[in-house]
Amino acid sequence: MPFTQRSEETRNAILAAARRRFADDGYERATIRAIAADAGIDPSMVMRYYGSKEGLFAAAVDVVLGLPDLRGLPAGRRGEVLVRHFLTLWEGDRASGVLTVLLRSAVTNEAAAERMRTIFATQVGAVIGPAADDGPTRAALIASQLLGVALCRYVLRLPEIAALDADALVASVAPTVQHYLGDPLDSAG
Amino acid sequence: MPFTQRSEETRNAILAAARRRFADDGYERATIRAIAADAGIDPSMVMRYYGSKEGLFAAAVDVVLGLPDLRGLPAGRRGEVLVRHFLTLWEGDRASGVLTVLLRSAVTNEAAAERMRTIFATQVGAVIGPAADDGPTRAALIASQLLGVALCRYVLRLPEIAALDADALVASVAPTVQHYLGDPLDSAG
DNA sequence: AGTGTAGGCCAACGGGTGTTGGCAATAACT
DNA sequence: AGTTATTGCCAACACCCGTTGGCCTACACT
Repeated sequence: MPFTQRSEETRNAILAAARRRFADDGYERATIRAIAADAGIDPSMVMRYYGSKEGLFAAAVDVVLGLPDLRGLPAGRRGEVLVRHFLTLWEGDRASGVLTVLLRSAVTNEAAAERMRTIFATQVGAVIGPAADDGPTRAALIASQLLGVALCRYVLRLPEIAALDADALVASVAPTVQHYLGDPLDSAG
Repeated sequence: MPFTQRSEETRNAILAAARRRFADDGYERATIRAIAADAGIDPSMVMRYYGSKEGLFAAAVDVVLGLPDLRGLPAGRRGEVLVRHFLTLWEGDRASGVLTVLLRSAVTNEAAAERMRTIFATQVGAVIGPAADDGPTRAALIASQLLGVALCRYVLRLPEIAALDADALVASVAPTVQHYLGDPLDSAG
């Protein structure tokens, strides 16, 4: 029952194929049969190692964002650092596809949505700073802008957003995040 | 073949049920059988009136945003007006569900994504103003923020965003849109 | 070298899907 | 009133899904 090292290669192949399929097709259209075919093994192997399609999904999106600690930075540059880190994360995600999996699936699958909520509640909320009582609201506003960028750039592929190079996108979006980080929330920034 | 008024009630019931199902479950999990059951008719009627599941979907999301003309407004208030209109649109959408349908499906369905792209290219792009050559980029940045809000508030239901009342949300997001509308794109607004 | 256990495949089950053709009833038109 | 065409339902087709159990194979351990 506790799987040995002998099958590790197979299990990793399943995970990699699952991430690609989930990312490309979303939870519902990604089939275990197709994932197994990509991994070059039998569909029943997926069941043996991950129990069910949901179990496979949970294993495929087991991830941490690894957000930077903003407290050491000059206040004026935190927005830029946060946006750049977020974009770098997504650019690097093209190989594994974990983040795309999460966002795509969270839209149709309630379990994935719950996972995304807790990720942002814990990780983003913690980085923003536990100080002010409107911290959670600020974190959520930042999430709305960053997720909106990810949605338009990596999922919907809106040409104008997808075509921008990372530097220009950081320069455009950083002031917004900077505003959500510190300015009074109803000011005309 | 050209359907008469006699079946109009049925066709409308199908459309209403389809919008709810597509909005709640997304394109893939929404089944014609369930939609037909909600509408109180036989699944084959859906095929007769809309040809296929894709045809039904196309009919269900046939919509225009009806965005306001910003040119007559004082420059400083355009962001607020745009955000408020967008939010009002989504709040009113709870009944029909067209916008939720579109966003939810665009994430997993390529045809829906294309439809969303053209909607924003034509309608939002036109409102922003055909003047500057970076107009499309500005429109796309606005789309990223507004779609991000819709995603977090109406689809993912991030508590901090979903709990805000409309006025507070407008006050928080309007400066961002205002910035994308007019300020130099790399300024720390 | 013999034995147990994990790896892997095959075949199948039960259920749900979009879609189709035919048949009864009912409304509309001449 | 008689004919026609539209409405609606029923039953079925063909396909694909997630999942299961049984059967060889080959490694690992004593």
